[in-house]
Amino acid sequence: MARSASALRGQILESALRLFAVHGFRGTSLQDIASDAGCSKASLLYHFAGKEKILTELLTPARDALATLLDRVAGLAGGRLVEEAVTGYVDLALRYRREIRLLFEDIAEMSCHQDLGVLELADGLLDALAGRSQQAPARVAAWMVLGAVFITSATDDEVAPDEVLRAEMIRSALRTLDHTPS
Amino acid sequence: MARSASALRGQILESALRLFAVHGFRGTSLQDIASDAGCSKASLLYHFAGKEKILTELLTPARDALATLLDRVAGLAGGRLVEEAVTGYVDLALRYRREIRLLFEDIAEMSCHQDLGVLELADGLLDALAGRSQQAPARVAAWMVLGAVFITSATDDEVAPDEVLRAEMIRSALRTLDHTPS
DNA sequence: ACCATAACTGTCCGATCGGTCAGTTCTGAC
DNA sequence: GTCAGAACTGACCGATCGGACAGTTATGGT
Repeated sequence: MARSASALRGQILESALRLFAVHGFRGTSLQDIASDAGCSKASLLYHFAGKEKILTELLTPARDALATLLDRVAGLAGGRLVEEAVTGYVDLALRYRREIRLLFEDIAEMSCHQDLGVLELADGLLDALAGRSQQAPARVAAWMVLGAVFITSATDDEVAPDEVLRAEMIRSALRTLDHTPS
Repeated sequence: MARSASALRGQILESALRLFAVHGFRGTSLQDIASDAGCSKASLLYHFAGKEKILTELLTPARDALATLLDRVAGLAGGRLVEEAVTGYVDLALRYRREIRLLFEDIAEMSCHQDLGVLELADGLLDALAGRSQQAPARVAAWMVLGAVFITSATDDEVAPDEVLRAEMIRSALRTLDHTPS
């Protein structure tokens, strides 16, 4: 049944990306990918030296795109630097959305499989951060604050002392939400 | 050696939280926790119905704190709502830093174990977003943009059409960075 | 037609892990 | 001291998973 090499390889990568994005990397077995791609598990390991290599190949384009972006802004400074970095990063993140999603699915599955709905709570927080607005700009900004605080909190403490970190996070978040102090 | 029930239970939770935060939930086995807590794996499962239950118990305080926060801001509106939601969320995130970190460690380990250094690239992006500044406010804001775009990109597409999402993400990010258009 | 090689597969293996269970040790009430 | 029950443990089990390997099938060049 031997298809041309590139065909099955591509199919495997496609299946892997989709399954990883749904069940996470650890939540997807080689057999899952093989079944989805319509080949045997052994065939997977003929094309890829191991499960990790599949992930590597999947993430490499995004990695390279990021490297390219950094090269492009290397010579810039000031306002231009920030603008280019931001737009470049946003475009890159949207382009490689599925790749990013696969990185998160593991933790999403973990948070949700809990007995207690964290999802509704997150929705509630989102509503509050958006000031109960249903408009897209407010919703997007609320999502961004949600993620920003979440990730920044997970950061190593070396970025700033706790008190500074707290104050700056609040100020940054309020700016993100376009909030004018009352 | 039977210590009092609460003592070992607490020790187990403490060990689990620390190990989860370092190696992730899936990256930590019951035996790892048991060894760290100084008891047998069977003893773990005497105190907790399963591995998931340990995680649940670890995350429950943070979940409850979030629920309390949402209750507190339920009656608010406008500027007060946003301010209270933001400060409350930031305080909560910092208080439960280790719990948040454990959710991330799985993906951190996944991204870094790659053959190719994503870490240096992230550092480079961070520098660019901070406008090459080493000041704490700029660094914190850069971290927040990094996380904000990352998470928002992983969001379901239902929040906004792609073009709107892109435009709002860029505008929000620039606000976060306190960037005045040139 | 032939054959070297790439493509592919069924089967087996070792390791790991979460969880069970029967049995042992400790503790506190009487 | 005794005894009931909580606390704890060693040994074992079934399932899963990533990977190895020998063998089979398809392909393309001559």
